[in-house]
Amino acid sequence: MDSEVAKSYQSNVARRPFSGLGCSVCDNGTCLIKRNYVALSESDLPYEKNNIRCKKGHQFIMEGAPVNGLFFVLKGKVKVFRTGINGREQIVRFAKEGEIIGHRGFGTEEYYSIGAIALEDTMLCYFSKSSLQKALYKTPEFTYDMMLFYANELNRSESKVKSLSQMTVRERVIDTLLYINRKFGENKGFLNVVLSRKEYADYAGTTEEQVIRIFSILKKEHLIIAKGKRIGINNIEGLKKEISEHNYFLDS
Amino acid sequence: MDSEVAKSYQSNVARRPFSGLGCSVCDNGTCLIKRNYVALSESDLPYEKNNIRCKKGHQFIMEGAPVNGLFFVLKGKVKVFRTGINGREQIVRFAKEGEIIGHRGFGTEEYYSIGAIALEDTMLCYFSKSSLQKALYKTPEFTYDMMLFYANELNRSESKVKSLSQMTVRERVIDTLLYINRKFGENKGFLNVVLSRKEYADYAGTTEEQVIRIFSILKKEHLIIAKGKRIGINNIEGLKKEISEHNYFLDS
DNA sequence: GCAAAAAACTACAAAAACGCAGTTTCTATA
DNA sequence: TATAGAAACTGCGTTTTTGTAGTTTTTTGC
Repeated sequence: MDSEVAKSYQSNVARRPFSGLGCSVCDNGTCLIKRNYVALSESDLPYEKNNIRCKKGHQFIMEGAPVNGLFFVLKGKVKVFRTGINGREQIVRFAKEGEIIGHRGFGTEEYYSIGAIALEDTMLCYFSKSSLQKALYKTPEFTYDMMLFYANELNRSESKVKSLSQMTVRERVIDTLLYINRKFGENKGFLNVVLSRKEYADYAGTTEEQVIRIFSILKKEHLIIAKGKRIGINNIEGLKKEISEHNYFLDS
Repeated sequence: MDSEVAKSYQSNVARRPFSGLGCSVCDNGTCLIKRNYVALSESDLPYEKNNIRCKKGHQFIMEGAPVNGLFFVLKGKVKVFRTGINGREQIVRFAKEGEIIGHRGFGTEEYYSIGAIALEDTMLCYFSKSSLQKALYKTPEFTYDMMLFYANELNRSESKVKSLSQMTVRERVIDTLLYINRKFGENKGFLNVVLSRKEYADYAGTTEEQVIRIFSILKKEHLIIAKGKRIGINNIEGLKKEISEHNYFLDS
């Protein structure tokens, strides 16, 4: 790197308070990678990209498949999971538009350690590993942002380790409801995503019956409401209060 | 970056099968950061470094303290933890010589989310955040390695999420024993580190009594031996077999 | 709007994990 | 090596979590 570039890089890095990594849809329908909500120019990022349409319920990343790239979510919602014993799913995270999927396979892993399924009709943008790597060495700031992004994901994940091992099932279910609320927001009093009780359980690390039981109790306590699969949060402060001592898992 | 450098960077990145990040002690007693077990030259890494001696039991990173750098372990053993409700500790990982500590605070976090305590007399090398950042923009390959390092840590952590939510306590204790064995190795039939039952519990996400009970059972089953605080693994295949279905948490 | 399928729910029994309190063993240090 | 303090251990009752099996409600596709 010549000193000119180095200097501008240095000042950029020093100034930057937050590493937003995301994407959005261009006018022409293709994907634009953004750092800190500022798009990388095409010349900075000579990527070969590929838009992919996914029907609800379609699994577009298989656990154990060779890693050959990563995805940005242009539109829709996705769950990311690992399969454990007896085929039991552990949902690692949910993703919505603007977010990255498959970066877990972008380290030294040769095979995806996670699977990903579309929760509704979803539009993805796919980047091959090689084109991403080109972008990374062409734009060191991008590598730096990726590094920070991973660092934050690591913090998130380790918070979750603590939650799982120290919270009761009721607290984990509440934690999950608040996470879903932060992630997907509300619409007319209901969470902006429809999940099965089993999916709540798979994220909270418990069983479907347990989630059903706890939802029943939370309904009686007027903390939430439920109309079939649609869940609404009635008293968010009440929920937050219960897990405040755990300085709970923050991820939006 | 000029094209000369870009080219060499590209080929380096493409060739590299594994991103080893670590350190070792120089002849003059100072620390040398290594990527892939090859030392970065002093000119690549104009760091201001500081060797620190830590007595057994001393906490050298406090949760909530402002992040101003990171540590490499030159000699000794360390536990990294988060404190939860009622002061209950969750041990996030253990570290031995050559490993990084405090990188969790190197993302966008302003304050350490973890604490670190020396398990025995330990020698650390401290790098200020600013000197590390200089190295990062001076050597993009170093940033890339840091990125890969974080990516692998993330995989590790998410494996642990699955383990905690799907394994029984007995399986988690066995998993912990195998992890300690991989991490610190054996000496004359005993694990090469002395941990209290509570520390095993804090890593496994359970209680001290539970670890004691399970150790007792494992002793009766001749899977382990225990002489006071020193634990030896008697039948590693037997232990591995029990958790093989979980494709357990790998980290050495 | 109807019927079949899927998901949600409930009660009860069983299993797993936990916490307490008292005892024994080990370890560090004078 | 004697001794005080810490850690390890044990048994037992309690709580939490899970699993089963049958019922009701909701969703989905025609």
